[in-house]
Amino acid sequence: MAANQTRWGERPREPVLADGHPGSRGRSPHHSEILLPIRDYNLAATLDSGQVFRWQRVDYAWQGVIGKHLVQLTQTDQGIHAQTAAPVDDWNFLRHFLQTDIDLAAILKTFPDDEPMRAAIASCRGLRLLRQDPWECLASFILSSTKQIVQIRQIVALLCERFGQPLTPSLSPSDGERVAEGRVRGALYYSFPSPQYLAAAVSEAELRACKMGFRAPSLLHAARQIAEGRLDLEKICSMDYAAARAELMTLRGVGGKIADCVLLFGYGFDTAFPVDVWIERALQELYFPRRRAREQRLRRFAATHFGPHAGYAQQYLFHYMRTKRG
DNA sequence: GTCCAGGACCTAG
DNA sequence: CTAGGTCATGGA
Repeated sequence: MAANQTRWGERPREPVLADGHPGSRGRSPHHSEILLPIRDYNLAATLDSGQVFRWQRVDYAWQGVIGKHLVQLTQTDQGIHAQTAAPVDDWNFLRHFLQTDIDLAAILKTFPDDEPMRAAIASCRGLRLLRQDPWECLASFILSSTKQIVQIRQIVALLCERFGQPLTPSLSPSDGERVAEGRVRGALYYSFPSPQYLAAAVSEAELRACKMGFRAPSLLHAARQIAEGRLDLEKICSMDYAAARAELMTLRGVGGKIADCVLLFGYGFDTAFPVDVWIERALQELYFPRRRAREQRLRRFAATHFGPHAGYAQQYLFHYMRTKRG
């Protein structure tokens, strides 16, 4: 029956664990799963919208790492189905990451009722903002400057592969074989390396070998500032937006745009409005089509026009610009 | 080969 | 304040 089609156009399917065995055959008793019954959530667009850089689509599912958890997510018409390779007794880490408790409809109502926003919303219904680990978010976006998203993924994958902790002990035996065969690629099976480890055990040359170029010293500097306690990422959440932004911008290689990404994706400062080349182009083309607007003009317009959840609106504009016309 | 990428930073005007 | 150059690297 036609009920087999989800509203996002993905075929519902028996979730498959990372070892590739469908159903219960070979399923370890250590595996855990849960169904989050949420409807207006576009999982594919959300995981592929340039917020996070190491989630991979595997058939109709998405595999990624949240902290130490290796997670597989599948969207069905029932909601989001999650499976982990290791036992889980508290799923709040997942609800927190996916932000399943926020009221998306209420946020959309605060967006300006103009033609560009209507088009952006229509182009990606159910797009969400995730809530990432602040350090992973900060490090990832330090590596993001003047890089295409596909390349950011490559760099982050190399970083995790070489300096993260392998999560394979919690996987089934067949995954060990896949690792040995080199079929498991990317950072999928590694934790994100901590600032303490990077500061203590990794050189700038080793980071440059991850193809991050001139961003290497910035990443190392950030790791050291945090490891030495000169910058406290946990203190950021108790600061107001301006202070938090200024604090992050004390780091080398972290300007307004990257700071806003971290505040928005890692802390939930919804007024943060990252302006990259895509957003600058969007504002210019959609809101100032005739005359050329200066950077400062665009920034002030954005700060007043998009409301209390401007960062959320920004993500819709970003995804809209990136996906329209090829 | 050329242009550009979820930029930041420095210098000149 | 704005404009331009520089920093690596690789996709399109």
